Amino acid sequence: MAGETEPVAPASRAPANAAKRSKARAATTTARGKLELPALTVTRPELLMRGSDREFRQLVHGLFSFLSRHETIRAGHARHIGLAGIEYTALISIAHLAQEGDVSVSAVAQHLHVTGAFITNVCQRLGSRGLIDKRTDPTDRRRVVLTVTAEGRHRLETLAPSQREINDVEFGCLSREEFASLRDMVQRLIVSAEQAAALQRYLQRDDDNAGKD
Amino acid sequence: MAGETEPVAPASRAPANAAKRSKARAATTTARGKLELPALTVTRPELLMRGSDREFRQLVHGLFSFLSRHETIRAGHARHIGLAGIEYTALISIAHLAQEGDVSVSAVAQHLHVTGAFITNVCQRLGSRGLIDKRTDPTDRRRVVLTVTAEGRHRLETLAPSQREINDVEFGCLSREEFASLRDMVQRLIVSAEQAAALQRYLQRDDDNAGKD
DNA sequence: TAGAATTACCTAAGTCAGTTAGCTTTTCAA
DNA sequence: TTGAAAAGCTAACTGACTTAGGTAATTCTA
Repeated sequence: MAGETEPVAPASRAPANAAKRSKARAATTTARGKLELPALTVTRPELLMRGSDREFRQLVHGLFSFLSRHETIRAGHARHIGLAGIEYTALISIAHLAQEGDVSVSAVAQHLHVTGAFITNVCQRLGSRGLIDKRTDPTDRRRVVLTVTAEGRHRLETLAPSQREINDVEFGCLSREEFASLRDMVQRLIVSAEQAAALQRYLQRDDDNAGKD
Repeated sequence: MAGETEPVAPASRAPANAAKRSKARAATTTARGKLELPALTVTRPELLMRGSDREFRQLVHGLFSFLSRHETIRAGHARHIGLAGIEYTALISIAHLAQEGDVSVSAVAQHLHVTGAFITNVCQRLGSRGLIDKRTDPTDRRRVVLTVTAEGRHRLETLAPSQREINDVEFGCLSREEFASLRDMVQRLIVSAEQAAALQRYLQRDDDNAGKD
């Protein structure tokens, strides 16, 4: 993260204080002499500050930065018990889903938002290492019931102490109230992201049709 | 997302209300007759509710869910202007970084937390499509200065209207106050995740040394 | 001021996470 | 009872990266 402290663009998005910028600015001035600022990426007034979407973009980018760091940590947890990132994620997902009933390949796939084919593959790797067992569900012989073996549980237990220590640091900056508020926001964001994706599919269908004319 | 409504495990993590669970439970009972609940993944009291880390795991998983949906949307934006996800991200990053001075390959790499080699590759694709220009920095001839071409800007402008509409929906559930609070939390989480990653490296170095004995 | 170290970028090869397409078996519903 | 749908598997593929190693330019240091 570059320590971004330069002044924010004015609401008019005019070239006003361009001369005040600390570094030499690349030639992004058009023939009309107007500074070419990228278009706004959002319009809701709640998400704009002084007419700029800078803070909004910072948030979106920040979410990515955090998640990329989190991914790194997760890969470290996985490596600690000799697994690839997704193998560890699948294993712990099976362990947790098992608390709510029999776990099928498709249940894990839905939980992690990936295709069943991919989970089939990951489960084969986990199975061949003896970390999970697969048996046909007697009540529906299409299904498979996934269970974590003693060895699988042992690996997760081996990991738990350092995982706790690291999680405590990673989320150590949150107060109880912030934790509650963040959970709430994230749950709502999932819903609105789903709606946004639906809108996108709708808009792109229009594009496709236009292309056919 | 399975609508998870089952009761939370008691603080003691004892088998207390196992019989009340709605579905048949897989055999995760040990020889000692004790229910094998997965170990806690966090210990800070701020992050535990009634002794359970359920809400914490829900938060972490929710962050992933949201980001995976966001990624899908981003890929849709990219496709809309004929680019792969990362190409679009790199292009818009260059456009935004250009507001603060000359943009180099390594600056983009740092910004996106990927290797320079990878950005070199992406920039070649963007360059061959005429969306960015690359020229040697006259003040440091090792460096390359990346600029978005008129065609590149045009593509981003083409995208902007639907992007705004979709972003407005995706983040439509946030009030101004929540937006501010979320930004603040995310910025702090990035710092604490960095610390957690450092702790992990430290702990794993111990592991490695132990392995050598 | 001549190496030595460092920085910026590039190339090539490979890994990992995931998808799509198409198949078999089983179940369910008309 | 038959046809559609669901569950899982296989194989081939793609996209997003990394690692390793190279060259050229710059900066540091004795």
